[in-house]
Amino acid sequence: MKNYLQNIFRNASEKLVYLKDAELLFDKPKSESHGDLSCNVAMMLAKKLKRKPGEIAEEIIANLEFDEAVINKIEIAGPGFINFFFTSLFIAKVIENILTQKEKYGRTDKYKGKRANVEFVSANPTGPLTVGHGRNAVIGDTVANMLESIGYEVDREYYFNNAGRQMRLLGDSVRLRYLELLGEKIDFPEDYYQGEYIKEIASELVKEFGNSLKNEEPEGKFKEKAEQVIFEDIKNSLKLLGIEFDTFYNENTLFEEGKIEALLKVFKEKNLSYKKDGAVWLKFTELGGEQDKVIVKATGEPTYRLPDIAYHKTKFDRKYDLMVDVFGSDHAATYPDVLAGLKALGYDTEKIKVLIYQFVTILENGEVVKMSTRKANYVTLDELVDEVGSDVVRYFFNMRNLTSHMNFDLTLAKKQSDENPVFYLQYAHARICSIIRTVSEENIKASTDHLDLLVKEEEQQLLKKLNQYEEEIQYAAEYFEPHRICNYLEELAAAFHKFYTFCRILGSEKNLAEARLALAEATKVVIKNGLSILGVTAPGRM
RNA sequence: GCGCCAGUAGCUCAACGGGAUAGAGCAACGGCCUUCUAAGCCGUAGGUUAGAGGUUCGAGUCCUCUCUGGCGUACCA
Repeated sequence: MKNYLQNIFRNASEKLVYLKDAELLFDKPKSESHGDLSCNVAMMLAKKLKRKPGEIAEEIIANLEFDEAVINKIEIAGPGFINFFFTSLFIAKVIENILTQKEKYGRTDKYKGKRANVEFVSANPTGPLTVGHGRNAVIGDTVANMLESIGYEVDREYYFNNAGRQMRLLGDSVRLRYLELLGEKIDFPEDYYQGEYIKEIASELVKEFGNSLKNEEPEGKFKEKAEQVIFEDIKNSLKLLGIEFDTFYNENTLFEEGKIEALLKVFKEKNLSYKKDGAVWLKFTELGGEQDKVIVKATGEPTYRLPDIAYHKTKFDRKYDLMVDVFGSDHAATYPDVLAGLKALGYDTEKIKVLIYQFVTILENGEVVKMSTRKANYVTLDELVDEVGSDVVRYFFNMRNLTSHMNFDLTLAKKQSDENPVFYLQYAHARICSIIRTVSEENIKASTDHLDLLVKEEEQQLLKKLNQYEEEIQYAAEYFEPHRICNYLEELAAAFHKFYTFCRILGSEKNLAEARLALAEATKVVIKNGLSILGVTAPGRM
């Protein structure tokens, strides 16, 4: 519909010069009585042209050449809106398109040939994934799906660090539990990893090595085993949500391949770093930052900034056109430094899109659960998926704007999972499948020969929703907003349920029944396509 | 103190680079199954969009200030 209007406006701009560089926006009005699409260009131009909006609108309409089989009516309303009403047949034609393209419907090749890297989860292997990581995982994977649907070739990447203080603590935590299992008296420090899984790892080591590790270093077998077991566990948790990564990037390779050293050298050559108090500082003040910051500590160890910059540099070197980072709001303060560093190296940081999502507040029995991996104070992602299933988890984390601080009431989620809107969508899909099964026995086949019969209110409402799908998907993908897909699908399902209630197939005249069945099948395709981007299944029965 | 994100119906949240009468779901109340799945549909009720100013034809949306909450503000990641 929008494309059609774009075209006729373009033709009109041959005669009306002021339309040439005017911004053309077609909005779907909230109220039905304002038409299918509405344009505010006359009001936008009023000031510039020093004329009344109504007058301009009239002139525009007079110069629009349109097909009466497509547009029913054009009118001026309110302060100067131009409202367009489309014919019911034109609106119904979308069915042909959907049924021809099937699972490809809604996908575009707009970004064909472009490569994207989506980095997400990136939790260090110090413990199981928690519900908090769930939001990150689901957002990242869904964004990746969305980008694929608009033509990107996407790599899903997990960045991790198996060195550093936290991992040392982890190794030593396992060591102490190991000694404990061998009957030694130990003093287990408060700031060590308290989780039960530490004991399990220790007990596996006892089984495997007996007491031969008594004098082993914390960072030897203990850390190694812990990392291996925990990573297994993390990958498994992600798999339960249908998430698989193409690449696990170990921070350590940056050191092994000399990328850290090389980067330090470049900063020095560019005179962007200096030594002070035994540490190396980067001149962030010269790069638009608030203050200079340490990139190598006096101990010789780099701070996270240096490897982060080096890591993102590899993404540029790996020739990605788009790099997406999914971070929780606790990391919000770090990425400007990374971007500034990259910019100083001459990279186009516009290609990096950092998605910051706000924290999930977990409530259990009405109380806030504070998550800490170290203190073993958490609800694991596995437990959650076990309780409510992958579909609910994925839908729940997708359904809200990234910027919203979500509340997740576990008690409610477990108890009232039936009331999750995901079931509303899945139910619509299952219903359609059921119709198709039943109706095929009556020898009714979907046909697009008489789409002109689909003129009832509920049919038209549903058709209009279907017409919006392509645009919604593209918009959601380009603006990295998964929740828009949820909103759209809920509206679509609502339109379908109404159609279902008021427009029967069985018992209708043959041509009408066939057209309605085609509409139902088209709806099924779109619901399924939408859910598949969200990573949610579309069951045939419920 | 400073920075980022937020504050919308009893609860959880929408509202597309400012648009017409701020919408859903849940919860509450009242209806609808002898025909394709009642995990559904129809109806009622629920609001000074935290508050105060400002910008303009027009503000939940943009600007300023205040209040409340989350997250930061490291030679931790």
